[in-house]
Amino acid sequence: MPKDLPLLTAAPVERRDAARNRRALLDAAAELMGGCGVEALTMDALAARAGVGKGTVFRRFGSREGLMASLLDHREAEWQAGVISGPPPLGPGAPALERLHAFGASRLRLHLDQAALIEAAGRTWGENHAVLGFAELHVRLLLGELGVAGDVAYLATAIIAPLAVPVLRQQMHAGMSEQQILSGWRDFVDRLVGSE
Amino acid sequence: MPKDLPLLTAAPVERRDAARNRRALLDAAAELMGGCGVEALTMDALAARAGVGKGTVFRRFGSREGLMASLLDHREAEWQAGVISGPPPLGPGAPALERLHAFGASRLRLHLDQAALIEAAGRTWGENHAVLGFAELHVRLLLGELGVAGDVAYLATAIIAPLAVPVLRQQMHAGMSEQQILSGWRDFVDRLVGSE
DNA sequence: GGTCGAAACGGACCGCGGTCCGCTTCCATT
DNA sequence: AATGGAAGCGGACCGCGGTCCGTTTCGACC
Repeated sequence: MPKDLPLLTAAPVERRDAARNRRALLDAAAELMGGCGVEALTMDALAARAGVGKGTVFRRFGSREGLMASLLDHREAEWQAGVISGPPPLGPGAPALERLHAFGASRLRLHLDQAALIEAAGRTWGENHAVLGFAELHVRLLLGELGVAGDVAYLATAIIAPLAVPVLRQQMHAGMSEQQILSGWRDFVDRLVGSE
Repeated sequence: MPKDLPLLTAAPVERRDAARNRRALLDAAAELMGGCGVEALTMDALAARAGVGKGTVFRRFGSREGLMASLLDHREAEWQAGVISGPPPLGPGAPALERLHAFGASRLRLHLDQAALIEAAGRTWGENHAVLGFAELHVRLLLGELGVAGDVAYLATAIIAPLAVPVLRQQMHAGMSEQQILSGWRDFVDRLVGSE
């Protein structure tokens, strides 16, 4: 009998060399990005730095955008964990409106921090249901707790939309500070949920 | 004395061959795009089709994204004309709230029609102050007419944000129809301005 | 019409993202 | 330990966006 019953949920096991190369690639990516911006992260350079062939890089990540998405996944997972089980007010335990405010603040911060990476990831990032979908679901639930009536799904989308990177870049370009953006967003949300 | 006094507002005059090539390039672009999608619009193919060199294309438009932006400019100008001096309810003459609704409907339609082009234009499109800036200003003025208090500039941005192409694509992907999106947006806006 | 400077042209050239396919490495089984 | 086959690997190759610079064309002025 086999040692490991192949569970239905088990991901297809990764071969040793594959795992090693994955590690090497992510490390090399971090190094290259640390030196300069995302521009420095060339697929050829990455392959060379990690000591693997170019084909391996594309086998792993599918595309440059996919690689960027992988780099973003770590932070995103941390953030989601913070929402699900972290300390309030972002995590559970605070009143819904406070949690909503904390959501906006942390999401804004995340997007500003990772702006370059997010743009480099392009549609690979946003189209991942696990990303935008999670945030939208969270906001929907909070709106429900707040007793908001109407098309809650659309409202959730509309609440998240102005936190998108292109919008933020435009606002920063127009001279707004992170504080101004955040307070604008908070007023906007309050106005939306406060009209009961 | 010169026939044409060079007015201060006059753009630096375009040479004959330059104008001819510009025409040829825009026509060729339309032809190539008509056949297939935006993907078919290769800079090499465009140059060949228009019977000019590749360098000429880049001299004109700066980049592929710039070319896309140029293609969008025509429609955008028409739309802006419709807002400034077209028939109500989009143009002047209708109550502010109706104009706002009409704004959303026509803008939604425009974005859906031109989605592929807009995405291909990338940041060249959004960063043009004449585009997003105009729409935002318009919404700001309408909000002012409606007597909305608070950070009107931010609210204008937030009202426009969910009409961005990536958001729309996500919604269409989730099975929403144009009608559903529009009515969701209208409720959202009503809730925002109706809480006086 | 002739002349001259500037603007426009064109296509060879480069770097990068992405593909392809023959070769190597791993690991389950005997 | 031997072995079979599949998963993984690597780097030559391609197409496209973008640049560069010697050459051509325009048109203003004499």
